[in-house]
Amino acid sequence: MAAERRQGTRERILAIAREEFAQRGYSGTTIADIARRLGTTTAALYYHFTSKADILDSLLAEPLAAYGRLIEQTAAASMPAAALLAAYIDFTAETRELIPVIAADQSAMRALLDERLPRSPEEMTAAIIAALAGPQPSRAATIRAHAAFAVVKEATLAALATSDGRLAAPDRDEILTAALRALSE
Amino acid sequence: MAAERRQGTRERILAIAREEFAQRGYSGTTIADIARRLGTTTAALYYHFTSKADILDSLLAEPLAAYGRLIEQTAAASMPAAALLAAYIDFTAETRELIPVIAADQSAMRALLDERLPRSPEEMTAAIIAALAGPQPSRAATIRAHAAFAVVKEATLAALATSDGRLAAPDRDEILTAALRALSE
DNA sequence: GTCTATATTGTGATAGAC
DNA sequence: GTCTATCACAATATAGAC
Repeated sequence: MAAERRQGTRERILAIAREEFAQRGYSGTTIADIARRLGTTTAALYYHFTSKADILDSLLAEPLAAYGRLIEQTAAASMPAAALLAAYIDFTAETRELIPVIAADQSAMRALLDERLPRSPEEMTAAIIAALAGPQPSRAATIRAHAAFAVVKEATLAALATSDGRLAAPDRDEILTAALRALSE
Repeated sequence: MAAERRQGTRERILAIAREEFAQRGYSGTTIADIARRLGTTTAALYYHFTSKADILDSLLAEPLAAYGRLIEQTAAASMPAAALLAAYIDFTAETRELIPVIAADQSAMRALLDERLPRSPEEMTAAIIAALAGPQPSRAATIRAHAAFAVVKEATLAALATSDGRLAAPDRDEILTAALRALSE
């Protein structure tokens, strides 16, 4: 509480917004909700941010750019599947607090994703699947690629939900092993 | 088009709403959007449904009840993991058109889920994980259970996205095999 | 069953004082 | 930096004619 008050107001707004957006969704959260938890009025928010969308953008711009870089890197170098999956586990763990913001209100994110990602979310997922499935993949290999990607995304979040916020090394190994098993023929 | 016009107006509204909700999210879709695609006015919709929430409820009530029954069944009988995972693949395939409605605007679904599910979504997921992880599961076994569940959810949707709408038997086998591999020690 | 017109409310955003 | 006051608009919903 004391620590929270020592932060700049801007940072406190972002922290509150992150929690509210994750719980109620971006559309379901009002500026008034954030202002009330901050202990001020809606007008005060507009001194720190130009709009509600600006708050969302401030939260997600950097992580989305990082996600974009990760994809470019994946597409360029031909990474082994294990390295690629490990990279996604680590990325998910690092951005764990922001993933629920996107998941809670996917459709409201559309505009932001179009602006902040180098390619459409669908194309980016397709790039990952292609990298995991290998050249000239069979239909079965493509399905296994989807399976492995699903594992790194969801099992990582599940492991983090019952931990102190850091991903323990044994958990990371277990997730990676499970993903590689799902990918194997 | 001719076939669409032969349906009752109520059914046409539901079909349009399903598409719009899946694309723009429940919050992001207005009654006016639906009315425009229907070729009428918003007032006309209120002859067929009592509210916007009533449209959502009419779409999802039955599938959510079915999901609830599936969980009860899972918790009661001690199903083998393979049977349980297969049941979830089939359930996902059967309700494929409605899953995007929920996914697009998760937080807006909260009220409906509370009303239409026997337990909270979190508890229901926990029941599935418990059934997959077995009695007195290690942390690793719990992670593998999450991994297997992620596979049946996401790989099934991925397979359906590139098919005629039905889940082909070889695809179903491939998904089940990948899930069981992710679950295996 | 569908229309026009309108009531009502919620919410993002701004003006201007302090 | 924050306040009071208020605007503008969009969206759900209703009344009553046809």
